[in-house]
Amino acid sequence: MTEHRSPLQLFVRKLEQHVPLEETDRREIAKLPFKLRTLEASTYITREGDSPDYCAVLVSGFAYRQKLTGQGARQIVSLHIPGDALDFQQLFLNVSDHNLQTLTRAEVAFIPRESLLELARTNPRVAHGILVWTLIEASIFREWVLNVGRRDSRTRMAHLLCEFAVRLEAQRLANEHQYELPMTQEQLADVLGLTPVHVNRTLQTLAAEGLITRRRRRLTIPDWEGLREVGDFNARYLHLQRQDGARPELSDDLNRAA
Amino acid sequence: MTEHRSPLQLFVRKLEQHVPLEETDRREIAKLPFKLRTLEASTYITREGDSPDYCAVLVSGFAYRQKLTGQGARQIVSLHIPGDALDFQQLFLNVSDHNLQTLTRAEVAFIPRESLLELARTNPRVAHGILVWTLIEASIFREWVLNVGRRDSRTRMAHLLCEFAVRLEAQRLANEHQYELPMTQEQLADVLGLTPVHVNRTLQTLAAEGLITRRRRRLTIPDWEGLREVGDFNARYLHLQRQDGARPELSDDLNRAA
DNA sequence: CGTACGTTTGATCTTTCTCAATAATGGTGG
DNA sequence: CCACCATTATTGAGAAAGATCAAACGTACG
Repeated sequence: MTEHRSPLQLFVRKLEQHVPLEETDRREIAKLPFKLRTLEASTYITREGDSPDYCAVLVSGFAYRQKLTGQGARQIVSLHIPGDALDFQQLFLNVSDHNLQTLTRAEVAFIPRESLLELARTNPRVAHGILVWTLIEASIFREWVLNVGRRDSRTRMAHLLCEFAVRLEAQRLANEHQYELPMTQEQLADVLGLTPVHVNRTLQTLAAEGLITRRRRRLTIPDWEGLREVGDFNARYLHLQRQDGARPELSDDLNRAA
Repeated sequence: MTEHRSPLQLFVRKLEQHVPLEETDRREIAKLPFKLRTLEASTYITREGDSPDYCAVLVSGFAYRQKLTGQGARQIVSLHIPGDALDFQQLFLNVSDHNLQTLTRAEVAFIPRESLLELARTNPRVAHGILVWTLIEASIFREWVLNVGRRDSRTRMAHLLCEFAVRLEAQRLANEHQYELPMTQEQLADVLGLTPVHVNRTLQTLAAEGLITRRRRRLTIPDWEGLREVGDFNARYLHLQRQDGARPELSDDLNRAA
């Protein structure tokens, strides 16, 4: 069980959640060279315009991707939890189109670009995993466009809190709908396209409605069904069921129900 | 030059814009079986929850992806022009997370899922092309999150008009910053997360500033530089330069400048 | 030539932003 | 352990962007 102590363990687990891997695949991934670094909160990992030569995998802590408008407004376009690959993008595109930054102090495994590319070239299941992962990320972006474009602040916030809970729980990093929200209200505002002031008021509203409880950054969701409803949240877009090579044509209605 | 008459010609051209293909690749793609259908405007190609067995490629006309909130508000999450593959998503994910709909009357080539999967399995350059395509789409989604989350209506609209112009011109479907905008103001509103009324007023503002000219749906951009500026538009996120296997380390600054 | 759909306009309302001040909180050096 | 500082959270009041509602106007098309 050596690889269970590997910093890439969570990464493998997440990959496996999406596509079936074999023991040899796990071993090959575990054998990838990498450098483990501990980064302080708010450290840039990649900047827009960079062409880094590594693929970063988040081992512990949190990170986000962020873009700035010409006027300096910031939008956080994705949030990342331990086990997430942060840089598949840079494996195949020449120039980064966004900034990648740690949210909290974080451990990041930097895998040399060429090593991972080589593995993807020789191991079709790993390549498949990367593609599926990318497709799921794209699906999350679509939901965020919807969230920011068409939901009011209360719904938008509730939706985000639900998404974060489900993603953490899928990675077994939280349970009982309770977790540490690793960001300031200003960062929350940049995720949701709101102002910090309004985020504060929106959180108070949700708390007053009994949908969430806050103590410092600790968030509890005493009424999951209620928050889910208010947040118009349906986890389908997270594609949490494993994407097997052969799709379960026979259980289509099962999928539909989920 | 038989394949130049193939309905998939634009598709191949776009794929080639992103990754290098060889003559054999082009031939293999041209040999893919498909059914060509002409669909009326507003026809659903795929619905959320579906698991279709084909991959749709847009041959002519326009299409979009759309999601609905529980309250019935609609958000268009992407726009598609001739040559775009609409369904790489469904090749690898079990269940669709959004609706795919024609915008105008359109010709769509339906390629059987298994045929394309098989080609991707046996031809690494095609597989690579699919991955790069998916990554670029993800980049566009990120820009849309920024656009909807952090730009005001005027900027947002100008940005969209610029993006559409550049994408059409990259596919040689328009030039001289002039094109037919294939959608109603209500649909534009659903793209931008605004109301139709406000879209109308925003278009009038841009026209009054001399940044665009409208005659019916025909859009002309007499002051490209001005519109680009107002729209805070930088085409980097479209990743239009070809993504060659080996990245041009030596011309990094060229890329930076672009 | 009438009907349906899309566009335009005006008036009013609401959500969210802005600005500004105050209050917690956490970390740091003494 | 305490005082101080920087950051973050909270509150209030007023402003603004964009939404809503409702009507009128165009245009295409059968």
